[in-house]
Amino acid sequence: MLRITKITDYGFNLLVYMATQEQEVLHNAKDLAVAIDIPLPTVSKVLKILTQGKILTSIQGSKGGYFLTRPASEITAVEVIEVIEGPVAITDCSGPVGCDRNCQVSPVWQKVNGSIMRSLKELSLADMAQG
Amino acid sequence: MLRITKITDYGFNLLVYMATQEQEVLHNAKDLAVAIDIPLPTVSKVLKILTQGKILTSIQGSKGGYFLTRPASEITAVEVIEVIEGPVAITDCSGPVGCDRNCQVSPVWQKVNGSIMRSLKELSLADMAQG
DNA sequence: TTAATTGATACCAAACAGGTCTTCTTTACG
DNA sequence: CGTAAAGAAGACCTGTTTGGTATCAATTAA
Repeated sequence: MLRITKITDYGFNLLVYMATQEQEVLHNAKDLAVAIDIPLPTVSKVLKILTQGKILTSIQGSKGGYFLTRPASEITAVEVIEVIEGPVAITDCSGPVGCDRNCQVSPVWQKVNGSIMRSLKELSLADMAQG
Repeated sequence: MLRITKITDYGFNLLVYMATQEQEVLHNAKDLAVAIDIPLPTVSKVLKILTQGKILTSIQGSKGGYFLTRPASEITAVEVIEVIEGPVAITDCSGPVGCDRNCQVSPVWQKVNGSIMRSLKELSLADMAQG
């Protein structure tokens, strides 16, 4: 399948939505939930993770909300994926540690992984917002 | 994470191992299990799937076994992944159907997906066997 | 002080992955 | 023909992951 999780997908939906709006605007969780059509508690969970990963900045309390910490053009797809899911690796072999078993596939996966990483690094939120 | 499953990984281990041997040799499940150091029942399951997907051909009965249906250079990584896991798609959005919700991310994922597909299409079992 | 809003945590249910076990079918060979 | 070796198929179990809900605490504007 080679897929990212729904939570990560939601994360991109949120970020891309925010990237299409004025950058200074503060978005609260409820409005965002309506905008991307996902239940509020789930949206809230994703926002928390993105905030912990420094991609979003939160303002607490009444009239609070979230905004992109940096310009959309400086936030890459890998960064978002890694904040939500951890390191990108298509197999256990393909990480920096390599494979414990005597498997000869490992170096190949590392190449494939590298190639995927590159295309995800070149992709910014601003690119995604343009479509 | 963006990963393939262990079963798929085992599949590649098996196929790459077979690709490094003489092509005419018939491999039985037990020997293959020893060679790649994975429990026999699991190996057996993977072999069955690969056979159904026409990547391997099986000879039943005593002295039976498996062999690559086609030369290793003509079997691509996408093919193996699709046989074991189904269509490659990093999100629900990125498949041919697209997204049901009003999400603007879909076309971007389709591009990323296409790029991943290309690199997996260019990678044959023979390439993997060389390391 | 109150209401709005984020933050954090615990929890639940469903799906999936990984693996084992059992049974059946097919075939070589004595 | 019978038996053993091998693949085929499916049921089943278990642990993990996912997606989602609920609850409560902390923060801040007004």
